[in-house]
Formats: sequence, C-alpha cells, structure tokens
Amino acid sequence: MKTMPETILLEVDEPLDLDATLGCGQAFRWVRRDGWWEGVVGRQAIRLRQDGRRLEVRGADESFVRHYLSLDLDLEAVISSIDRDPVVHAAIEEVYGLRILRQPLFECLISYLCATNTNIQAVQRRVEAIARHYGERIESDGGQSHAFPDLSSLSHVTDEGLRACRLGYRAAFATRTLSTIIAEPDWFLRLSILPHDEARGELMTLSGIGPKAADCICLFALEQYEAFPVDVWVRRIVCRHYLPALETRSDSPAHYEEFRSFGKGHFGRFAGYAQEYLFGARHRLCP
DNA sequence: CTAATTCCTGAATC
DNA sequence: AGATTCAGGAATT
Repeated sequence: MKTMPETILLEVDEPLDLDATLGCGQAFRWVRRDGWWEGVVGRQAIRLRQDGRRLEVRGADESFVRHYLSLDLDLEAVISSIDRDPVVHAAIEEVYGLRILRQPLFECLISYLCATNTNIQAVQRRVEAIARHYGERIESDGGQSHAFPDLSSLSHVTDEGLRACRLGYRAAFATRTLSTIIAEPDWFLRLSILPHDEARGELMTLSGIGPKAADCICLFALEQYEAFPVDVWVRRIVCRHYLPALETRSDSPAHYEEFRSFGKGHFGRFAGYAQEYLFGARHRLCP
C-alpha cells in the first residue's frame, strides 16, 4: 500500500505534543531519527514530524494517523476535567498536548507482559526483537522493518525463542498467556466489549499480567480512560504530593488498590490521562 | 491478609 | 576489566 506524503493541519483547539506523546513510554516502537519519529503501527512503517500546528505524515493516511493519535478526542475538555490541583496543573504545563494512543490490542498486551520489572529501553528491545523474529517484513521509506506479529504468528513460539528475544523469565509467562488466548477463538472480541472492571479482571487471569499491566492495557488499547496504572513513579508522585501517609507501606496488591482508587476518585472519568500527565512530568514532580 | 523470595536484563558503579 | 549493585512487576510460598 503506497501512501502519499501528507500534512495534517491541526486546529487551534486540537492540541498535540508529538514528542511527549511518542516519547513518554506508552508505546515501544517509536524512535526519533533526524528530526522524525519513526515507528511501526499495524503493518505500516510510519514517520511523523510536528512543526507547530503542522503534522507531517509519511507511510499512512491522515485518517489512520488521526485515529491512532486520537485527535478526535476533545483533549482540552479532558485536561480541564483532570486539572483539579496544583500538582497535576504543573504536570499539565510540562507535557501539555500529550495524548494517549490507540494501540493495537495484541501488541499492547504482549508489550506490557514484557514490561514487568524493567525499564523502557529494555522493553523496546524486546518488542523490537519479537517483531524482527516473528513479524512480517514490511517496507519503509529507507530500508525495511517488521510489523509486530499477530496471534497466529506467535502461536507456535517456544520458550527458547522468546528468551532469545531477551524476555528472560517472562518467556514462560508469555507462552502460557498465548496458549490461553488461542484456546478461545474470540478472546479479543470478548475482551474488547467488557466494561473496565471486568476487562481488567480478565486480563489479570493471564500469566504475567498483574494489576499494573492490566491497567496499562485497558488504558492504551481499550480506550478505558478511567484506568489508573500505578508504577513506581506514579506511586512515588502520589506518596510525595497527595498521600504521604502511604509512604511507609510496603508493596502489595492491597496497597496497589489504595493508589488506584485514589486516582480514580480524585481525577474521575479520565484518571488515566491524569496518570499519564503525572508520569510524563515525573522528573519535575520527583526530582 | 502480609511478608519474603525468586525470576532476568541492562545500566551504573565500584 | 571484571565483579557488584540496583531498578523494575508478578508469581509463589
């Protein structure tokens, strides 16, 4: 599929900060190279570059990019709904225009399974390796790259194969999760129509997917914006600025739940957006 | 319910 | 330069 170079002209009330959006760690296949963001979404190798309200697009058409970046979401309204205290307010100033992407569900699920107990760069390497080993070759502007494989392409993957992709002990979790998903033909369809709490619970039954990964998948692939993932940084930020009383508590599922319900209660329907803004401003909020 | 331990990679530090 | 330390979720006991 050939697509022409395109330029999207953003409206004044259509804020976007592409750097914050693609660089905040929500998706793992974007890299910045000489002024462009290069990434793969589905089977398309895409390049994006923003200059003010001009958004240049290569490798995909405008409607695809608009949807992926969720430009149809009224971000100004979302931001004013979460702008409830000086701390988020500072975060909003820091990464104003950050948008939550609409990621492909399967890739998002496997990516966050790879994301436990590691930093963002390590996850990027793992996801990239899985694509290189098992994904379909696709042509990009310069050379070639690989789409993230679909479920059937990973259905016969072995533990060793995934260990070669540096998943480590997560390889065994991944193969178990793959086999339970494969066992139910419409698993993805069923998941995608469940309400948040049920989708979350269903995800957590999978091997290698705990509360935090489940919340990320709900937020980044299922458009469930009330999801409030609590990673170490969000935990730190909430302890420091909102709930110092929770500081001394150790980690446990019950304590995770306290942070999560704080987020949902304090920020409301778009708590997930608040989470991303806090996370995006983490080095300013927890220096 | 809580606490402790193990799993593994990669970067930083000694 | 090679060893040690640490950051980072989930599962198991």
